[in-house]
Amino acid sequence: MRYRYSSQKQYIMEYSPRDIEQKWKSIWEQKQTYRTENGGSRPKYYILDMFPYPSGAGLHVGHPLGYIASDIFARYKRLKGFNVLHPMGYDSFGLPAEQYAIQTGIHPAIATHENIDRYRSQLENLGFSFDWSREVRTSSPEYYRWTQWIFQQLFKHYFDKEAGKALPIDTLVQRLASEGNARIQAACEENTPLISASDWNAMSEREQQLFLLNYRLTFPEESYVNWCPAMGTVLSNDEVKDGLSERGGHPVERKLMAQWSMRITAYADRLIDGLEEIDWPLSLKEQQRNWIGRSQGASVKFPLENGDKQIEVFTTRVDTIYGVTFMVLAPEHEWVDELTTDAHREEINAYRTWTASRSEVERMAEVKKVTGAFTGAYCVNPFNGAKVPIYIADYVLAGYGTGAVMAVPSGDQRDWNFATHFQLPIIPILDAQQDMDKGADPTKEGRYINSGIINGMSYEEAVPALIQWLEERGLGKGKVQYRLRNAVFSRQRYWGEPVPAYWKDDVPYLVDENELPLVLPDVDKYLPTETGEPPLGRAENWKYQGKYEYELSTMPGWAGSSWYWYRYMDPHNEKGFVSKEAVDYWQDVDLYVGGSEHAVGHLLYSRFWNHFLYDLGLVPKREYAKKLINQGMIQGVIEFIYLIKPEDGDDSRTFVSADLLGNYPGKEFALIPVHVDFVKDYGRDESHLDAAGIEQFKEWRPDFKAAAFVTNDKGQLLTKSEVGKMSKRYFNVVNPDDVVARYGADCFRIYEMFLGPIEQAKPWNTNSISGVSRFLNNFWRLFFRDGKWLVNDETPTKEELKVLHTAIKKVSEDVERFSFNTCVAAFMVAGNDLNKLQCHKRAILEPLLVMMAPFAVHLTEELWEHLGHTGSIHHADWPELDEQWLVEDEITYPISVNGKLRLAVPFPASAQPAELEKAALEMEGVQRWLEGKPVRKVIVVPGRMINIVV
RNA sequence: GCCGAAGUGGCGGAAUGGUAGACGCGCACGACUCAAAAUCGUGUACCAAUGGUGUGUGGGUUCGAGUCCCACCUUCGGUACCA
Repeated sequence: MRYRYSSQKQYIMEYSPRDIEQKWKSIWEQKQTYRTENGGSRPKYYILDMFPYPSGAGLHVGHPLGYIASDIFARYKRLKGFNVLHPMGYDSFGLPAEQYAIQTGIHPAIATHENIDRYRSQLENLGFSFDWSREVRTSSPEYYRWTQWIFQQLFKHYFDKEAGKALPIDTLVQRLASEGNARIQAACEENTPLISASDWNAMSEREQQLFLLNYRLTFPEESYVNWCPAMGTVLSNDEVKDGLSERGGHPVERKLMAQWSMRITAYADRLIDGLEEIDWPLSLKEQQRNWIGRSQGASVKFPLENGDKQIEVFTTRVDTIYGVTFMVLAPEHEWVDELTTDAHREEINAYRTWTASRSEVERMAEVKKVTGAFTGAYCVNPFNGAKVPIYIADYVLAGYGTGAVMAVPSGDQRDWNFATHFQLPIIPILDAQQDMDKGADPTKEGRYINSGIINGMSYEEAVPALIQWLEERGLGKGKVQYRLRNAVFSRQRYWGEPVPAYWKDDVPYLVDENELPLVLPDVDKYLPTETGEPPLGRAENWKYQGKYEYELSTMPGWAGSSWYWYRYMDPHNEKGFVSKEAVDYWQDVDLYVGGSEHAVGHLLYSRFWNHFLYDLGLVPKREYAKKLINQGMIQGVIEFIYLIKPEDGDDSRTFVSADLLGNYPGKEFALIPVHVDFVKDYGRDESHLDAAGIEQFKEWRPDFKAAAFVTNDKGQLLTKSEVGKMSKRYFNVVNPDDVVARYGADCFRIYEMFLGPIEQAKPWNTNSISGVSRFLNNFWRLFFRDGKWLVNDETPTKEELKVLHTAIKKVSEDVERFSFNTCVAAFMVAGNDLNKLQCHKRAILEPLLVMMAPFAVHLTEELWEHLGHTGSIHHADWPELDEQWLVEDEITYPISVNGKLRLAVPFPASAQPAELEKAALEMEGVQRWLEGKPVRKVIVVPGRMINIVV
């Protein structure tokens, strides 16, 4: 490489990404080029990336996709004159560091610190414009102090339904003391007893505290949790997939444990309604709506035939109540024992034992199978006094509604299946119902029959009539039911935020606010204690004020990520989680970029916390992120080769090319993953190991050194290719550092954008990266050729200006709609055109350079310096579009006959439709197609096309 | 099953209802070279080829449909006995 030294500046004359990128990385750091201030006259713009968990594996090429997109947009907004906040940090509490600690004894803080350093250097390698002075780490005490503080606020508040928001628990205490809770409408536990003021006042301090737990927004309770014995921890519903843990795939069982819980259900309605306000992907909003699962219906009480108890059910189809022919309880329903008659006790107990023994996975697999048992008991339909037999069956879930359903076989397929199986009657209730013998008909059309007080009515008339009837008699009411459960907030783990509470007389109290953070204590081992308590139980002398037991569970992964965007606004504040000035200035996130896999986890919990903080007047917006875009996953290609499964005692190993498996009938094959680097044309049907690849494989897996390889007639061992996760175990992880070392960071950034639309998932390959690399080299050569500076100050031609302004228009529009792949194409077009025109004019190249600055961040900065600028190109102004250069003198009109394109003819741009029509009809090329038929109609769209109809 | 998204060359992908396949890869040919690589240039949807056919399939709306409407098929993502 050649340098020219002058006034201590280093000029680089040839496109050498490594030198250019090194140079500017250090200059930007030195000059704090990306430092952001709170305030100023420019409008604010906040661009947030979902922060990563710093895993030991480091970044792979999939991670930066969203970061590159957001960085481009951040830089674009800066050039457009915005004060942009674009920070990065780490979600640094989590299980992998703890597993590592269990294995090695190394404190998770140390391993986490190392991982963060690695992430940081990988991120810096990619030229991001993060303001690193604002970095946050959820595992640092300065940060989790405020996570704990927010937790305490949740404990100190309850949700008042009349006010529609969270209010201090003191307000509730005052009302309880003066009027009891009969008129208090608040989000609370289902079974909260009704008490009078005197009841309350007669309670002891301890009883009052226990009573208040029914209302607090976070509270400990005995509840069934997803317990994962292999991991020794509790998982939330969204961390469990098909009865297995999402991480690691370990079995999960239901277990009753004392757990902290978050009353997110209090915000269910607001979380649904808030979706209207935000510009998030439709599918993501839909997922949140489904997860919350709001259903409008009614609760109805069915009195028991014997005794004065009533079974309460929830139904969304109260209009079908005259079609009820039986009742089904969940096998776990608490009344089952009591209801069961002696004649049926054996059968019921057998059924319950059987259902309890079945794993979640088995249950899911056998959904179609009808099972159940009759209790021998009956209840009474309140509307017509009909005797209704009570069954138990595992298609009714204990966790939803009341754990009991009124079964209407004529309208509900599951009930129909059950009724058919147990030969129970099926009563049609609408005259529009059909084919009752083949299945249920859930229609709401028609008029009711066999239906007492609603006979002859329509659906719309029947529902209010029935609800009124129920309410008048105290037998039911209109009700809204949610699928959403309160969120379990405890983890029996070490590496998380300690819950800032202690226990006195089995009642939880908060650690004094001034004593926060409650720092994670050291322990000798990161395992549960001998008595089964969480690891924190091992901490020596760890007691509040030396005498009270601290809460020993820690917070879940989503705690720290539920408010972090505020910390970036004011990262070093010691008086609050964010100052009022900072949050008043930055307000909310304008653009949030991250993966759609967080749709019902992080993105729902964080909205919940934000609504709560809003209620307390601590933040200005109900919804914290105006717009959200999902970046698609970059997947890996997984390559396998086929190994014949050896017989017992057979030591030979034979691999067979995928196209030759048919030659081995009756043999079974094992799929052995191969390092993708050995595979030619990986990710395709023709992917294979050639002779060299087979050698590489043998060297890599010495245990197969003696194996035989049966190749096809081309000498290839064809592989099986799959698209899947990038993961160590598939040997397909591509580290961005390697790509950067070969092509440079600018090329890597542009290539990832060029792969396709940002939200689309795609497998990683480097097939066309050479095209991007070539483009950057060609672009450089518009400025330098063979070390010679070519840029001149000549006046540009009209044609050159048209090239420039076409690019300005296209890129400006496409960046705004996050279509970065077409921006890259537009740059390539401009580069190619200018190359053909041999244009090296400053007036053209300089604006183009500015537009490319968000993409090729280093290269453009270097050329900007060569152009004589002293400031950074990243503080320049986005070029203005001047439409006059886009006006054409001549327009080529496609001429169609009957919609079929026949020819394309240039006309002056000023030609009027009538002239065009006349000229077109006279053309020989057109006449040929008219074949003398009469012209019915001519459509002329000025500037677009001409269509002749005959 | 339900909800959502998407189906376009050999491949990644472009196209406010108006010339389908921009841009890139790959491929072919050519230049440079003793040769190869790299680089540069030209071409590249398909076919029985003055023409015809083409955006998952079948219909429809329109002068005109990849784009809008209806039905279906396939793929991907989410969810799953939610009463």
